Amino acid sequence: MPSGRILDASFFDRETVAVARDLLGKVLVREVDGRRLWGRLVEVEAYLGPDDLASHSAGGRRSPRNEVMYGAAGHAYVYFTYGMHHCLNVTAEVPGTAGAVLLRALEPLTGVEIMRARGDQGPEARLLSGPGKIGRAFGLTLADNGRDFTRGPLGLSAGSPVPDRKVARSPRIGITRAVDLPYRFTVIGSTSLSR
DNA sequence: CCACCGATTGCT
DNA sequence: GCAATCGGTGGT
Repeated sequence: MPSGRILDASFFDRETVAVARDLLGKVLVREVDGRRLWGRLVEVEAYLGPDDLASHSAGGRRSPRNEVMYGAAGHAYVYFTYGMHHCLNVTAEVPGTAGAVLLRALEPLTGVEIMRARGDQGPEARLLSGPGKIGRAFGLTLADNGRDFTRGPLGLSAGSPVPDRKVARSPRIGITRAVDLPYRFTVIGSTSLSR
């Protein structure tokens, strides 16, 4: 059983890349139908503001879809893509400054049967091995967009810290612009990484 | 209004 | 390698 209190706003109210690094090892908590879904973060990517051409807020773009990126830190930015996937981010930085961390992969901890009920019958370690798969297994929808991670049905708890020697930093994947920026963080050796 | 495309996934 | 599937985005 993972332990640790739910992280408070001060954890997220920092530079996005630092928040991304420190999110590794944290536990994503999801309450659905009164049941708990837990997963340990093993892969994340930072998406910054105007100068990050791969970000939804590149060039200072602002729209109903990405509005949450400009709001308070520690909130959910959920977007719908490829006509079928809901991807989950955690916002960072102070209000007015865009920044978000894409949650790309987790190791399932609790609620595996419920995750499987969404249709994926693959190996347990692969149930949350990609941003689209997290959305499906956790039942995320646009109704979750804007949710506060410090209270309510979505949260992040302390889990266990991941030492630097177990963290790899590399370019982000699945993007076509700014492909060289090293904003992807993974837990070395995890069998639940994406792709 | 229209056409193109994507922070993906799973199958050939 | 490529189809699935549809809202966002930018140009006409």
